[in-house]
Amino acid sequence: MTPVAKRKMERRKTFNDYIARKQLKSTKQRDTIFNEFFNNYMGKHVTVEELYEDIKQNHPSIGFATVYRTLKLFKESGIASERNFGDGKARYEPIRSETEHHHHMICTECGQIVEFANMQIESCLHQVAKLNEFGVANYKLEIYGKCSKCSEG
Amino acid sequence: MTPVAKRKMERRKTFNDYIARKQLKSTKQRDTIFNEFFNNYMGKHVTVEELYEDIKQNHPSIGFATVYRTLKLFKESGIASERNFGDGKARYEPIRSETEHHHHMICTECGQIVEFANMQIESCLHQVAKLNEFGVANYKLEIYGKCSKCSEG
DNA sequence: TTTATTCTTGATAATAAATATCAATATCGT
DNA sequence: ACGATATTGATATTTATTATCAAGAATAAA
Repeated sequence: MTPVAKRKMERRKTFNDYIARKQLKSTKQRDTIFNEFFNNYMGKHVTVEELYEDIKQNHPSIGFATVYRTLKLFKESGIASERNFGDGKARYEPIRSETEHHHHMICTECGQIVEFANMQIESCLHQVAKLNEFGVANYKLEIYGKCSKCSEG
Repeated sequence: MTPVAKRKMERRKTFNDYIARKQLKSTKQRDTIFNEFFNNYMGKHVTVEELYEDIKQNHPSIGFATVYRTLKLFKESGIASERNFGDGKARYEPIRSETEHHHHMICTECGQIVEFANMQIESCLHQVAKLNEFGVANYKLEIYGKCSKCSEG
């Protein structure tokens, strides 16, 4: 099994557990959205609109609201993270692992998004939180600026 | 002159310069909003609604849209920063100095916001950007979790 | 399997934040 | 003071997201 497939399976289990714990139901629509999301958007940052348009191609009966609700569910269950890069639209990203955190550099010219991770920042951050007796649930670091291409001109 | 007053004067100059450079006009409304904002909201994170309601007390003729537009102008001119803590409303904060950056810990229980700054994070961050040939214009770090009070229960 | 309960879905309406419109007014250079 | 241009306030519009609700689907119980 490829690492990607394994990752997907792990998320699936987490999601199923969440469904069971909260006494929700597993449905065909949720399956469809799960597959589309984890097959095609790993490492991407998709808006609800985009995912909906994409899914509509092969599953025209799935409704807009369902995609909204399901992505929210993904977030709540911890298998996706919600991002907001300042254009007013929420973006969703499949998470890679329960522990890995990464951050984003957003080019304000072309919209390109570069991901990065940095251990030192992580540890500083937890240190600061500890100092303030603050229980960290989540965090996000975003750098806005110009990417190398857009800086040239 | 107090440090706070000095700070306000510096921002005023930056704003005036911006106004001049962009061939905009200085108006009574902008003066009013500037004063209200820098007198009462240093270190705070005010929504447009809140600021509007506040200003309406003494200046009932100032319109809602003007407050919106003016805060946007403050942001563009670099004397205020816009924040978004996930409740769907933009928040504005007077900046303290052109160079100082600080970050936020947001308690998801009570909404309390704790500010912090960390040199080490700053330098890591710039290092990462440099490595990616990314020209940093701005950045934000937000930690979500439970503050000490809300963790007790 | 049938029934009962509860959750989910899809279509659409509603909400809420932010922006656009526009006639009247204020500002500023000449 | 005049003329060009920007701003204002009221309101309408846009846009993302959430709520509503009847019909349908999934699970548990009988």
